[in-house]
Amino acid sequence: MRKPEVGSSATHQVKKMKKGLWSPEEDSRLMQYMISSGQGCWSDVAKNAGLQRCGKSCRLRWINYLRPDLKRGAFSPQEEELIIRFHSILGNRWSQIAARLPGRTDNEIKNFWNSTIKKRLKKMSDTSNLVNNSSSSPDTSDLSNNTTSSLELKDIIGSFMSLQEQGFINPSFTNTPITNNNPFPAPHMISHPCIDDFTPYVDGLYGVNTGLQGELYFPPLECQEGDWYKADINSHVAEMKTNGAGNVPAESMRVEEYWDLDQLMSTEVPSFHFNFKQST
DNA sequence: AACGGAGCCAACCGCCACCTG
DNA sequence: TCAGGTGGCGGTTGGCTCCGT
Repeated sequence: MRKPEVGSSATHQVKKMKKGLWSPEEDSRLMQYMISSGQGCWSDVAKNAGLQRCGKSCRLRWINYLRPDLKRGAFSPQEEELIIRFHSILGNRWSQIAARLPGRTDNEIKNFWNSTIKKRLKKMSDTSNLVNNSSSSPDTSDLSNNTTSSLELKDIIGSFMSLQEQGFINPSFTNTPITNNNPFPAPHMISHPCIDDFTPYVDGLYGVNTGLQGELYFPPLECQEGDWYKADINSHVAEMKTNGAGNVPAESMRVEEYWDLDQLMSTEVPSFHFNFKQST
């Protein structure tokens, strides 16, 4: 525990910390301090740089805005595709996604996802509703800017509904139950509490295996980048069925087959080409 | 020109894990 | 062992900007 500062008191601690947007002067102070002194305890950084900010605020400002290695500007199509792929595997683990996108921050990626990509997924959902109301093929041209022609919505819908029937979709991930009128959660929303262990379907396609047959899994988070991973779904699914989804710790996984995350990410797959297996 | 809605994004909030005295 | 400080993270919010009417 850090010792309380000499002369500190309740009244001192209540001393008003500034909130809100950072002024150019504050940025300059923080930047200069970080360059000259480097990162230490953030509350000390705030104090020593003469900022009326809490340490947390300084840390956030530095990480998200002032850091010299930050990449500015819009996301490239390549970055965009990577984000989508990583998110399908990692879910909302923004910091882990950011760690794989040099120069990008978790906040940036989170904002990008919540504004741009979520909007697309909603469009996809709307499109799928159209599919259910007519037999004509949907226009999926907006799903991705390069490869979207092979989306098989009916298969996806069927698979999602099948998943739901089996209890493998956590209602907390979908605002409403999956029905013919609302059949289409985003792929990552299938992520019931076992999302860590669900993996994209990588043998040339991209999606989620809803057959739950045991061959597909995502490596545990504690694995290091470049490691080989392995896991087996069978025992896990059996446990899920016994205990109910949500009660199975990830540690219950049995290891059987390895995946390489980097290889997985670099796999040449057509974006948004889903090929779901039907449950048996 | 004024207004309102939508979208974007910087920053805050609350929680949690870890550390240290 | 415990209490309190700190850092890290994901979710959320509020304000600014843009755009259509």
